[in-house]
Amino acid sequence: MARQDPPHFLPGCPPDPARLNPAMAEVLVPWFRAVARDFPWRRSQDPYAIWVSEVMLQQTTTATVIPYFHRLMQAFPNLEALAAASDESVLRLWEGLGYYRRCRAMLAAARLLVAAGHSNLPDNPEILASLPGMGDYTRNAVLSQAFDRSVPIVEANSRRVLARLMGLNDDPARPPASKWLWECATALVPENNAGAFNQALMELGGTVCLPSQPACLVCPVRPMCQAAQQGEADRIPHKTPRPAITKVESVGLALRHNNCWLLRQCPAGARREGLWEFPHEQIDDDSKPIQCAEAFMRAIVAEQQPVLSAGSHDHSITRYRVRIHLFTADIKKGALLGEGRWIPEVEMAELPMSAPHRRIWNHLQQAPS
DNA sequence: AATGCGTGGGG
DNA sequence: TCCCCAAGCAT
Repeated sequence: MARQDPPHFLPGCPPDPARLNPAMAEVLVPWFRAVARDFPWRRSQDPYAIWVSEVMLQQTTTATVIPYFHRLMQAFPNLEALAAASDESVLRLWEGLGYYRRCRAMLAAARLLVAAGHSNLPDNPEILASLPGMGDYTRNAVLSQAFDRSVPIVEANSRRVLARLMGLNDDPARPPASKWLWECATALVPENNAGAFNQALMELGGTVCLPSQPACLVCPVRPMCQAAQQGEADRIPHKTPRPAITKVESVGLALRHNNCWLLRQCPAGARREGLWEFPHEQIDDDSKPIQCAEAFMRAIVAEQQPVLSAGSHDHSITRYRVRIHLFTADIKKGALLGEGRWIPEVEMAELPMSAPHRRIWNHLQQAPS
């Protein structure tokens, strides 16, 4: 049946990673030691620090992670400090990194470990695998980098590297190619220096074997690479077309009352759980934002209030492009009908907000109405 | 198995 | 302005 079909390869490319052993590791490990970029998490052997970096690096670029990593390690230098931290203090440090669920999972994992008597990440695959937010990649990254265990990793960089090396002619991010790549990485990971080897695959993908215009001329494993030898490096990996972007219109309200602003906290189980945002709601594309905003305001405060200013703020969430029509108003009187809390201005810097709403807040600070 | 989850930088 | 991409995980 179709979903169990083996992956496809370029002509003359046997799906046999054994042909690369042991040359791959013998070339890549010394190459990595020579050219590795100096990231802060690479200066540490602490399993906790390596774990924190791996969680932050999930779907996030190294340049973005660096300052966040420094700040979190300074505030919570070890597992026990993190486990003792409040949800909001950790989320506040995470603010702007996105994928906030991984932050909550990381904090939950720290608390579970400390409650079970651990003072650091354990050298134990089963315990690690049981933790929230700990998938195959992150678990093996910690095991190989922190504990020198010979286990493989597969992620965006190594998928691309292995796909080109092996002449894989399918989208490596989708099964069954993805499953095959795990088998491939398992066959290639060396008994010794697995951590360096795994990082070498990622370093190669991040600096040489780039998504477009790979620098094959300086690649240390070019002689082993099927895609390079066949001149196909720029057409591998195959990519599945992405879903179209959907445009969304919404109205948001920045309501001020006695130097307080009305904010809502995203509820448990919802997107951006725990983050604070200005009240907002989606509207129909063809409706008038000002009328929607006035109706929305009537649902929140008991009496209609004049709008002082209006502005537009755009952001994107995955496959959505969101435009928030923001209306600002001073609330003089009227009971609060809907959910929300009036937050004093001086406390807003400490609350975790989503990046778009933090930008709105910064904008309001610069141009007070 | 396919989707949802954020954000910022670069071409 | 748009599209692509990034050290994944959960459901």
